[in-house]
Amino acid sequence: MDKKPSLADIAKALGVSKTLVSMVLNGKGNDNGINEETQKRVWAKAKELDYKPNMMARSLRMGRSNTIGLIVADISNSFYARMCRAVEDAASKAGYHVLFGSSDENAVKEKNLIQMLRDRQVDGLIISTTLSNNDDIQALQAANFPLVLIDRYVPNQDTPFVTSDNYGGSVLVVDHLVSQGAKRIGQLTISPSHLTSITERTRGYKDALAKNGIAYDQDLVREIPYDKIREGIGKIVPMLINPPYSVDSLFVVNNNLAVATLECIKDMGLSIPDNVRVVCFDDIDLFKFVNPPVTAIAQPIAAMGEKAVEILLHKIEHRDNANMTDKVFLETELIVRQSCGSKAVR
Amino acid sequence: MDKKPSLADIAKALGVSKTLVSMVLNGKGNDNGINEETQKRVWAKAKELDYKPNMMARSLRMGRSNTIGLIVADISNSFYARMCRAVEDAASKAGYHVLFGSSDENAVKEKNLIQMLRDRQVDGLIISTTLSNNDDIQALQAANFPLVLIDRYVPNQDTPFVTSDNYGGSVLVVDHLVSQGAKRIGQLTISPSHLTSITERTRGYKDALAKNGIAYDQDLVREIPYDKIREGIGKIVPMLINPPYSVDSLFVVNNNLAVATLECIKDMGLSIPDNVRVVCFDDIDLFKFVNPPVTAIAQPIAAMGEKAVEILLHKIEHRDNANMTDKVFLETELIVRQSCGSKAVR
DNA sequence: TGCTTTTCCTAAATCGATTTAGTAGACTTG
DNA sequence: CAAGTCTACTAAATCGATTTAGGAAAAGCA
Repeated sequence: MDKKPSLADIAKALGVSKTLVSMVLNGKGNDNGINEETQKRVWAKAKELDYKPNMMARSLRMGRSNTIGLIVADISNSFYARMCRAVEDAASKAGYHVLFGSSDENAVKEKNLIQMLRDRQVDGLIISTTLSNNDDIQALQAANFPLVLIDRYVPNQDTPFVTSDNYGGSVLVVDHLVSQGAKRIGQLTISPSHLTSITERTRGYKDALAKNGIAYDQDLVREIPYDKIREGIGKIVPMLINPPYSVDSLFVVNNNLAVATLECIKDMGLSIPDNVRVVCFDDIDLFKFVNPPVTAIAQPIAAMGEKAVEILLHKIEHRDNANMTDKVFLETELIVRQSCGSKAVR
Repeated sequence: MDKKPSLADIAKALGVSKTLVSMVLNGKGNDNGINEETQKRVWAKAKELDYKPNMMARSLRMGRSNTIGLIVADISNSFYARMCRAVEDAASKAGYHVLFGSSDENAVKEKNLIQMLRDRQVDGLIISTTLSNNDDIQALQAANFPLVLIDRYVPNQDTPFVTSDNYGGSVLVVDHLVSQGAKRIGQLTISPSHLTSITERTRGYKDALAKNGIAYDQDLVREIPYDKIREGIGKIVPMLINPPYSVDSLFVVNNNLAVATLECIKDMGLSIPDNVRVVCFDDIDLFKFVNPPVTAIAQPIAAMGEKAVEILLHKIEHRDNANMTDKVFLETELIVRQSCGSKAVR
């Protein structure tokens, strides 16, 4: 691979200084009173040599890389994939690129990713934190490193974040379930369960139950480990559906869990919603075609990504965010299909 | 944000040279006969100051960034999201990070992404090329820039690639359809249609038709534009299903198209497979739960990602790939469910 | 003519690492 | 004891840009 031309090459070829070339190519030619004629020669030579600035050098000198880091649990999960796309689009509109990593909800992996991305001089970080490593987040904050949490936040800590209104969405779910005749509503949550995206869904579920005059029963809420979804669901779902628990509805808190739940119910030879109602927090295109179509909460994923980038770039570029709302909850929407017995089709 | 400590800071604090510190921290202390005692002091001080090397500086000096670029059509598409994850895992195992971009099958965007990623000094590129910009690919090749194509390749050009056996998979599809009684098989393809991932599926379809003694009918093959899937499908599917075309089966070449097709058939009030059989090239988890479960070709996505990274890293690190197979076709698998009338359940 | 402005441009420092070439001093050795 | 050999280290160049501080020549002005 031939070496790429540098500023110095252009300068030498033209018999001028690197300074001049740099100024011209950065559009500061006029500000610095460089002769129009000379400017043209520089541009021409740059084109001729197909000059492309070395971003490493530029970043080193300028102390910024125009790159942001994005850490999510798993990029292959549709929810994060869509989020990723939204972040990419918003970032690229502003001239930023994105370096990403999947943490698998593993605190150690997340810690390493944060470290590696910082080492690579990303200008800021958007993290869907697994949060066991609270101190790392705090350290970033303390160092005044541009950071925005997405999907989940750290309670009682002043870190900017953008999430769905998980609480409100959950209330929507329970209200709907009750309106369809549900009496015993089980909830399938996921560990790590300390994530606010989960705790708020649990809290919403609990409050909405009370609001609807249904007693909260700890036994009907079960937590499935993130890395053992299939096994976990295979054990828990039959247990909840059969006596003595006999739930008539299942509020499933995320899409991975929902897929496994559908599978399990199918294996049990039961039918939805006759034997058990199902709602999923987070909507997926294909839910429309499942038998029966799955009622779900649609999250404003694109908006989340955009907003997170907006806040982050503001922090990066102004090094402060005094007059900016940086704790954002976005509304969700209940998409009623038929898995709760409704006649609505969508 | 406080400035991060540099090599020079450690050196100064210890009263030694930067050279020494650099050597020690890179594990070359013993090779260069640095006193054990001194080495310990360096490590201690590095830990004390929480020193992290500046990758920009290192990359600038070393001429490599330990970053690879990944360009796909759309990271939010499950197929690419899964591919992305595979690439990430394989890369990170080797100490590389991934910068990515979505091209939306748009040649100009792809061109820009290639440019930007190269500017950022990625060490190599994995591209799911849209290929209208053949010359850019060729330019990379000519410059001996480490490059591996994924999912699709450029025919008659010596660029390394890793793809599914699209031809073989398509034969599997048609054979299965015929075995289920299909007589008139339509194919829904997508533009840009010059992508080998598509042309080979078309070729496989055609050849398999001949093999099964069915006449090829140009009219039964329709191309839907990438950016107008819903509208395109909405028009084409009814047209193909109704007379005079009256297809009894639809071979849909990708997952986005399949989702739209399912929707359209549902809207028409028809049932699968009674009114029309459907097979999709590329399998998705949820196809299991669709009504009826969708028969599909499963692609070895993880293996594709891994293999592509393996070839790329070999090129990057050895600057040659003389004795390496760098044109790889990976086997696909037909997952028989019920959308073609089979009784098999999976 | 002599002094001030403009106009147009440059040398050198800098960012933070790696690497090449070399050196001071202690220790061997014939 | 002079020469060679180790041991343990360092100065300075380098990667490729940006930026600071400044300078020579031409033009303007009195």
